[in-house]
Amino acid sequence: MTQDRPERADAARNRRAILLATEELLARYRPEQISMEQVAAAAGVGKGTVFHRFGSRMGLMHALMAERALALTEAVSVGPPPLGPGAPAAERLLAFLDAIVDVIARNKGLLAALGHADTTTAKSDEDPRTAHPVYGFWHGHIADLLTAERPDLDAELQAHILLAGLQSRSILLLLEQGEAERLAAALRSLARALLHAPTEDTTG
Amino acid sequence: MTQDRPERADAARNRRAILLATEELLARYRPEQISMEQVAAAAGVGKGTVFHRFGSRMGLMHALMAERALALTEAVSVGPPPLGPGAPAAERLLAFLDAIVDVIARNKGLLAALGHADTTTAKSDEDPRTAHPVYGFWHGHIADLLTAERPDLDAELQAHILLAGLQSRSILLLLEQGEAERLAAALRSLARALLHAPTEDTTG
DNA sequence: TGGACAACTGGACCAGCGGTCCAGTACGTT
DNA sequence: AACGTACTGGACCGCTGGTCCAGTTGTCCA
Repeated sequence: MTQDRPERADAARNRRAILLATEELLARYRPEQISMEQVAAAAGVGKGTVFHRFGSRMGLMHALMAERALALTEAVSVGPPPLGPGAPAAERLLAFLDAIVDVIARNKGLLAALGHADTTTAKSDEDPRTAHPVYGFWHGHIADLLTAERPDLDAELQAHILLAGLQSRSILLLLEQGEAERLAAALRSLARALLHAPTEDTTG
Repeated sequence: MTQDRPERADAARNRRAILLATEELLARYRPEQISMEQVAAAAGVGKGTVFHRFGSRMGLMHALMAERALALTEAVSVGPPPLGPGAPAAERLLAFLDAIVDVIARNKGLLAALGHADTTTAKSDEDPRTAHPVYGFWHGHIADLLTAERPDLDAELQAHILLAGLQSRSILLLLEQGEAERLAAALRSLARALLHAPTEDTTG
C-alpha cells in the first residue's frame, strides 16, 4: 500500500486526517450514529474524497481496524512470548485474549462498526474470513492455539464464540463503562475452562 | 395487549398478516435487506399501518421475537424438566441452551434483525435488559442457572458471552448452512467446561 | 337498524443516508 | 514552466425509516 508508487502528499495527508477523524468520532459516538458525511466534515474533506480513498463505509472501518490491529498482529507473529511464538499455546491464548480486549476497549465502537458496516452493504454469502482479514487473523490465531491444546474441541466454532462477545451490544456497553478488565477476566476464565475441560466427544 | 379493550378485528388481522409476512421475509432474506415498505407490501397493507401497529422497525422485530420466544418462556417457567423447574441447574442450563439454539435456528435472522433494528434507532445509554425483554429473560435465566452451580463465576458476563454468539455474523452464517446442531454442541461443550472448571478467583 | 365516534388505514411525504460522478484543482515530473 | 494525471469536493441519486392526516371501517349504543 505505501510502496512502489507512493500516494501523493495531499492524498496521504487526507487519508490520515480521515482515519483520525473516524477514530475520534468512534470514541465519542455510537458507530451507527456516524455518517460518512460527518466523517468527511470532521476530517475537513469532501465526501467524495472519503469514498475515493476507502471505497465504502466498510472499507473505511476496515482500514481503521487494520491499522489499530497492526501492532497486535506483529506482536503475535514475531514478538516475544507470551504473545509471540515460544510460549505454550495455553499461555499464548490467554495473553492474546487480553490483548484483543485491550485493543477493543481502546476502540470501543470499532468491531461493532465493522459489523454494522457490512450489515449495510451485505454481500450475502461471503466467508467472513475473506471479508475481514483482521477478524480472520484473530479467529485463525485463536482456533490454532485452541487446537494445539485441545484437538478434541471444535476450535473453529469456539473461536467464533469467544470473539462474538466483542461485537455484542451488551458487552460493548460494559466496555463503555470502563469494565474492560472485568471482560478480560471473564474471557480468560472461559478460555481456561475450555482448556481444562474433561475430554469429550464433539458429536455428543 | 390482547385484553380489556381488544383491538378491532381488522387491526388484529393486519397485525397477524404483518408478523407473518415479516417472518417469511426473514426466512428468505437477510434482515438488513428487508425494508419496512417490503414488509408492508408483503403483508398487503400500507406502510403507515405497520408503523401504527409496531411503532418502529425495532418494535416489529421485537414483537416477532417475543411471539417466537413465548413457548420457550413458558416451557422454562412452568414446563417439565429438564427445561422447566425441577432438574438440577446444570441440566437445565444445557437444555436451555439447546432450546435457544433451536429457536434461533428456526428464525435465523431474528436476533440479528433485533440487533440491527436498534442499531438504526440507537437509544444511546439504554440497558439492553430493559430494552429487550426477551434478551433480558434469556440472559437472566442463564445467569441464574450459572450462579446456582458456580457462584464463584461472573455469571452475568458469562451469560452475555454465551448469548453473544447467537448474534454474531459468522455464526449466523453457519446456521444458514444447517449447522445448528454443531453450534448447539459447541455451546453445550462450552457451558459444561464452565460448569466443571476448577474454582478460580475472578480477580485473577 | 342506524347513526356516531373512535380506531384504524394507506400512501404521499420528509429528512437523511450510503454511494456515484465528474468538472476542476494541485501535485510531481520533465 | 508547463504538462498529465491522480486527487478532490459537493451536487446529485435512489432508497430508507419514520411522520402525517384525510378518508375508511368496525363497534357500540339506542
